Amino acid sequence: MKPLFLPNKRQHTMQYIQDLAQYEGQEVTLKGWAANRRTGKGLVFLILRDGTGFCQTVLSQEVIPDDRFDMAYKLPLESAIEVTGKVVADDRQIGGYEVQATNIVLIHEAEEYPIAKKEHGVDFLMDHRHLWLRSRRQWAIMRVRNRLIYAIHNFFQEEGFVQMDTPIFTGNAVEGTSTLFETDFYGQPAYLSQSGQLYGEALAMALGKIYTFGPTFRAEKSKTRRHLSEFWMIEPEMAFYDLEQNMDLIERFMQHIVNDVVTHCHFELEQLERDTTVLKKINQPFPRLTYDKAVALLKGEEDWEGRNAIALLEEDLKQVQNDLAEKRAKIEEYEGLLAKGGLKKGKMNYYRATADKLKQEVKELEERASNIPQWIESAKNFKHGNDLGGSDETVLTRLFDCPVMVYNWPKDIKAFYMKRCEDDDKYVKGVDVLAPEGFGEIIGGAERENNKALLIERIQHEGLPMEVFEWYLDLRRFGSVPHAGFGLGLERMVAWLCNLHHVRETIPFPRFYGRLNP
RNA sequence: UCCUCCAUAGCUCAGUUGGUUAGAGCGGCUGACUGUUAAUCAGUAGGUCCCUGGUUCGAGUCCAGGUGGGGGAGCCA
Repeated sequence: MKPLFLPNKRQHTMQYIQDLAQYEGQEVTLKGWAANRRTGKGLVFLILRDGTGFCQTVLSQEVIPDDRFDMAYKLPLESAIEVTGKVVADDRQIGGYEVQATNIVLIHEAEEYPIAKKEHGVDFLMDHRHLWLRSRRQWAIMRVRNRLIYAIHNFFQEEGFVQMDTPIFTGNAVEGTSTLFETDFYGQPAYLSQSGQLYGEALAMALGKIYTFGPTFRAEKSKTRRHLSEFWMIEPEMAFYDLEQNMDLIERFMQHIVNDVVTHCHFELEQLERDTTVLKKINQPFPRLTYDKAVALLKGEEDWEGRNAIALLEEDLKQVQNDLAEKRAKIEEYEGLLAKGGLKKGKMNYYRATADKLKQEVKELEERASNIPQWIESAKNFKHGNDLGGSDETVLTRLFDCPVMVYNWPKDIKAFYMKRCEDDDKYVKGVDVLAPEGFGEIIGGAERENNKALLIERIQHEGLPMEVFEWYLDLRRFGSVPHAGFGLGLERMVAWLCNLHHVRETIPFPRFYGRLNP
């Protein structure tokens, strides 16, 4: 009988870095690129990367023929090579193994590589995004993103959700609030979708529980660390779910995907120097606050388990100021030593590097120190009825060490399709999920208005063109049922998991205001 | 659209109240070093100080306008 799968021919001649543990003490052949190179007399340390990981290979002049050793000695970074050698365990090495080479073959000698080993500015790196993705850090982020995507599909598939796609071209700019990208659709204006939600509702009425996973477009000229013009959104929609069931699902969903990434991306998160203690605290019931309660907490009028948001921030401010004083003193100390002179070059460089690093930290702390009083002011003066701003989210989430859900929002600041609360028609059954550590809103959801008359009223009140919603109103004409759903921003989730400063690092080729290439 | 900060070597940055020939580290190149971890050490090449105009005996430095970028508001995931 023929085997179901033919053995991969390459398996006999080539191995991958991620599998090195299986080959300890044996000879392997790795194909990849030279990520870094250090030389000593008669020795070359070559960090090889092959996509699955990074590994130090050691080439000794005693073993490698002279012409090949010279080639390795001068090998430009990012040249493609094939290295054969013995796998040896070594705790000091990345991945825990190194390969003691017996042979090296050049596949392609690279030109001078533009990305240096030391730091670069954001704009330079973004211009070289196609190459930047090769770096260790970006490699780790992309692996986390991949695992997260896998975990999301896994969760919904196991729960009996059907994955369905909604159109990217849409005929009308519906929700009315955010600006959309306009394109030409055979002579008609068309807009790139800002959300698949309304279509998701139609699909839920056909398939029961569905989720979409696709690109979404917003034409806002946002220049912040939380926004992209093109991003990926996951939007589940469930027939016969109310707000509470929606929140239950969100909680289980978040717990599943965070746990999955923490267990399967241990190495990647370590590479990113991500402290995972907060991520591990995900396995607790998320606090559920009504908007009113959230506002009271934000303004410091109420405490949460003995903690006061404003008081906590005032303590943070003191801490920041202490850190600042400490770091400034250290900088002075190092600069004093440098000014004295008479130091060895190595020591001088070390002091200078340390002082530079401290200066960077001081800059960040100074920003925090000037921000916190503003945040406190803005939180104290928050006006009931407004939407939570970025700083308000930071202040509020400071009270918790896991995601927090804020529900029952004032009608006027939320979208027309949200179901109004039975006991108070000034409120709607929306829910926002705020990530801890100041990462802000990562999920927005709601129970949908299933009463046709009330929905029509809201559409008219918002001044939206009724004819566009005729098909949508059909969902309330033919078997209208309670239903709910939410939208998760993939990039914001990755940013939180990896503790990244900016969402632009969470997607291979980000698109945002001022960035269309590469 | 608004507020705010920034632009000096290939990269990251320093450059004092305006004053002679523009500075460092990394990267490149030449060499040293047999276990390096952003290796280290010695030497060497490398500049339209973003653009335009202005003030001045003199502008990287001051002023005005522009361009590009960072952060934030609004909007939201």
